[in-house]
Amino acid sequence: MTAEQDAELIQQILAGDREQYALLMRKYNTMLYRIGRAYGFTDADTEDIMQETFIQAYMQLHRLRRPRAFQKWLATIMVRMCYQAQHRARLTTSWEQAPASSTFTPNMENSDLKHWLEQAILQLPQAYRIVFVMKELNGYSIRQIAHITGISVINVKVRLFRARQMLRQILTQAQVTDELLAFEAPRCEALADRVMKAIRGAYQQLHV
DNA sequence: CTCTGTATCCATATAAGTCC
DNA sequence: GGACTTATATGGATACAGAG
Repeated sequence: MTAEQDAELIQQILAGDREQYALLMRKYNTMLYRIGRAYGFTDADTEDIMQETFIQAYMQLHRLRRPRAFQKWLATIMVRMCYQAQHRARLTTSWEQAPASSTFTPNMENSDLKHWLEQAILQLPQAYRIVFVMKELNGYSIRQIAHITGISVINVKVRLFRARQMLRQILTQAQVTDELLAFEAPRCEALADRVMKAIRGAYQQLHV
């Protein structure tokens, strides 16, 4: 789905076809999930923040001036939500306390490899993890990351470079894949359902 | 000393303009 | 239209400075 298609969907949603929003949510669930996890939130907390983000985005959708930039806009909201959540509670998560990585075994089963790679990424300091996940897993440009996170372009570059340096020793065998830190399909559906329910509820309250 | 951010240089990719 | 050149954007890497 391209930015152009996002814009079309947004147009339909604003024209009253609210259900199209579920398509956008399914598309960007994993992207938001990765951001939430990169900020050090637990799996469950990340899901809560994603839900808030999707609802917030829906409510503000009519104010989005450039619908083609929906993805970046959504990520910006997610990052803002993460900051707010961090301020609300200084969370200490299991990730931050993740034990040192086990040694790499090339013939490891796929699921083990995935788990191991995730743990390797999660062991990066948060500042580095965020830019790394946004760049390598979510595919943002350095400029976009700078804009979304509010740090300088130069700083993004250096954090990326250092993050890669830290991971280089252990990430020689595997390519980063779409599966890494993915938001699994059943949960994606469940979250989409909850958000749509919330949106329908809010809509009904406004129009009775 | 370590960590973090900035400045700078270099390489590569892409877009735009010009010429045949 | 295709080939070539130039300008600009982007990303990678390194050196250096300041804070703690």
